[in-house]
Amino acid sequence: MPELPEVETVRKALLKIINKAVIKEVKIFRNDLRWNIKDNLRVILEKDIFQKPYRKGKYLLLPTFKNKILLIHLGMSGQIKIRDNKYVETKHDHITITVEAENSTEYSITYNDPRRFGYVDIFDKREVGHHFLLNRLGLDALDRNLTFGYLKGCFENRKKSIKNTIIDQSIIAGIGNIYASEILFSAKIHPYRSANSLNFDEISSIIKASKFILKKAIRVGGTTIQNHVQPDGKLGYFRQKLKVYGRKGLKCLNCKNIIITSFIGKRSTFFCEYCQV
DNA sequence: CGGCATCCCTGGGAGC
DNA sequence: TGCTCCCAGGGATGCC
Repeated sequence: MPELPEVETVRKALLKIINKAVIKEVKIFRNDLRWNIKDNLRVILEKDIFQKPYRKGKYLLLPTFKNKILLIHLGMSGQIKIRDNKYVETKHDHITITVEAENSTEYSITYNDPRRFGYVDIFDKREVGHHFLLNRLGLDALDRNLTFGYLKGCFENRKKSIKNTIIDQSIIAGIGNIYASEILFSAKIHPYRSANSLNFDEISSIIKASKFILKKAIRVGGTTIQNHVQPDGKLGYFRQKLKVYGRKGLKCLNCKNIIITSFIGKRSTFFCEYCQV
């Protein structure tokens, strides 16, 4: 499932080709994603030129010279495919953008999403802070301003579980269900603990574990559970490095007790009830 | 405002 | 082999 490292993998792949790339053609095969894609997306984008892509949490933002931003969210099953211009569309491809890169090579960039939980939108750069999907986002998990002071403030008065708190995008943007289990396991914090019960050391270890795990996952191209594929078609290799997610019934890598799973707010959570306290 | 349930969607695996 | 059922989960929305 695309969380911060998977989206970052896509951003880095796009960065190699789309900066200063001319948008030659935009094809929309179906527009009923999570919300309907705007009718004028094709007209707005064609003949414009991409700039450097960036990311906020799980959102990918592709700015252009004409002061627009193409926003992409991969939902749960979304994928970006970067291929040469002879690419032939397959099932669940919803949009293909053909660009001419700075080196005159043509590429096709395709958004594929079987479950259509994702979204693609276009808007003016100046609206970026007001966009309905971006205006409530908290700090990005890799933002250097994500400090003890920031999280302490967010956790105050928050009685709900720390697991549900760190996947709340209005507090920390980028962490999803898989990395939440991994981060709490690494920080040795029980997922059911209420957010406001954490002390200085515990909050600090969550920050440290988040940055460490997310960066490590980015380095190997993200996690492939079901269908995360990097834009070049390669799988992400972080799955082999997961220490707790998906390890129900297996021995804890720290204390050899058995990893258990339960549902916290409808999401499966993996943890060790002995070394996570 | 916090917290919780509900809904959107399709593929894949389990069970019969 | 084929059917049905359940689960995976990001995040807006609406209700209390």
